[in-house]
Amino acid sequence: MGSSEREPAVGKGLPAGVVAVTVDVALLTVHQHRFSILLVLRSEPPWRGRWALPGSFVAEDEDLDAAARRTLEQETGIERLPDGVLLEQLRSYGGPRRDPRGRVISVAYVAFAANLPVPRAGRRVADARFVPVGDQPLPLAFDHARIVGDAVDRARSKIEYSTLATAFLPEPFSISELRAVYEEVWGLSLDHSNFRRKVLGVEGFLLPAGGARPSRPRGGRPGLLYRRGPCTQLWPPLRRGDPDTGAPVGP
Amino acid sequence: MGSSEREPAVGKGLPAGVVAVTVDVALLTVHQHRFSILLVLRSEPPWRGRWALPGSFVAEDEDLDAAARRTLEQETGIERLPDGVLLEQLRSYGGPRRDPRGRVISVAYVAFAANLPVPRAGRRVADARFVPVGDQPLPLAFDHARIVGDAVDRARSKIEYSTLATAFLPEPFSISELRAVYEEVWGLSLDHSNFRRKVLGVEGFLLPAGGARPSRPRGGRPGLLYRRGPCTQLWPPLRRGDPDTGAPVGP
DNA sequence: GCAAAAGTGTTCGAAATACACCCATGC
DNA sequence: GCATGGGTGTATTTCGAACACTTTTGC
Repeated sequence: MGSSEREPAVGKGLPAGVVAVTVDVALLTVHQHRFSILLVLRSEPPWRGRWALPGSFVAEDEDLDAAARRTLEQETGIERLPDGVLLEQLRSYGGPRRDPRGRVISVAYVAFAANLPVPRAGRRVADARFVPVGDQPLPLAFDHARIVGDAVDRARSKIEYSTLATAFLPEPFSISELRAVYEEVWGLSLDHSNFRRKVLGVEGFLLPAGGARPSRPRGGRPGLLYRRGPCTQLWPPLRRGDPDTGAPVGP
Repeated sequence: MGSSEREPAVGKGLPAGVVAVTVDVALLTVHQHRFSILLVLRSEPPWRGRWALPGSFVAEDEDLDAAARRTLEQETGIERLPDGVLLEQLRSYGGPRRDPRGRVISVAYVAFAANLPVPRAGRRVADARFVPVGDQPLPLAFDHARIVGDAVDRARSKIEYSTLATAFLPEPFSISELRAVYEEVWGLSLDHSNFRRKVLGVEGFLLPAGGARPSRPRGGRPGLLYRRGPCTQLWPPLRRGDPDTGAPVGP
């Protein structure tokens, strides 16, 4: 809300409504062992036939968070977002020329999810799929490539100091599965022994869930299973870079 | 931005413009040795006579960052924002009832500044001043108390792992002055010896500027002076909490 | 000289890394 | 049995916190 108006006020004191507001959601997940993002194929102009983030205009009486949830449900055929899907605001994008239809400001969200149903086409969307983040990027509509980049940066950074990585796994999960998430998102390998010690050393991060499960069909001792604990921040953080060289850490 | 419209499109494909967008700026600084925020006294409704963050509606062809800069200049009598003032987006606030005039979404910014001129009243503003963050908070207009809280959290967190704290100091500065910034923002005391070793150990953080300056009128050895280096991220981060207890660290 | 603050050095314990080694499973 | 991965232990090293000591200033 403003404390001063630049343009003459109209109606109840608001300037003429020349700005539209959308939400765009970058849903990140680990799908078939690949760190991936949910994209939709636009079936209407502008940018018809291009891949884009799910997005829609904010309705008149709708909270921004609610708009983000609704967008995911409407455009991907996911009836109701499963519990455990984390949705947080990323940032807003408001360049005056970012949408050919006029002045459109987008409030972007990041979502972290596990175990989603295969997405299908929804409203105004011809197709929907998970696209691995590391693959040659598709040309995206609007400035969505930048939003995707910011979302991926956020995820890579946030799993360092928060328990976010568990959001990429269905419960219960083994420590190896959790380590595989870190390795896939960061693109490096971690020492299994030290990783285990670290995550178990953070109180309230992992709760024993009972039971065990082999991680590969071809042998190996089954790993004990855990579920998410109440802790949300990691201290000390997990590290993804060498202190001196900045190079990846790993065997 | 949107890939699907919820409401019928009008004009060039945009829904009816029921949403207004503002920027609000939380300018943080260390003023007279107090960690402070710039507030303005509203001279127009709504919330006339209340303290608030500087804010204004985004103009039709204006980038969000530019709107934030303009807002600071117009409402505080600061002709041109000095170089070295850092301005970054905080997040957006979009509750449907946060402004009595209608649907107004605010893109909030945080600014980090040093050595500003004393603010004065500007457009639609009766007064402007720096208010220490730690003081009994004034009742603020709109949801600005929440925005202030988020901005302060951002600052307290960001000086841990970035070189941001130097933005609160005019160049050149001594290491003690830098330490005083940390102590004031975090509200604790730090070991002068270890602090010095840490900040000098981060390559490219501090560049010798030559000369020295006593920090107090009543004696003490003058401290060598430095200016900001090219480094922006701190590794390892400076710590503000005890690893075990979460309690403040210090003598 | 004394007080105060900057700058330097040292000690001690915690923590991270890099391994080696054993255990449990599939085949 | 062998290969594969989970779980445990440990030596080495690095790092940080604490604190003693020296230096340079104002008074």
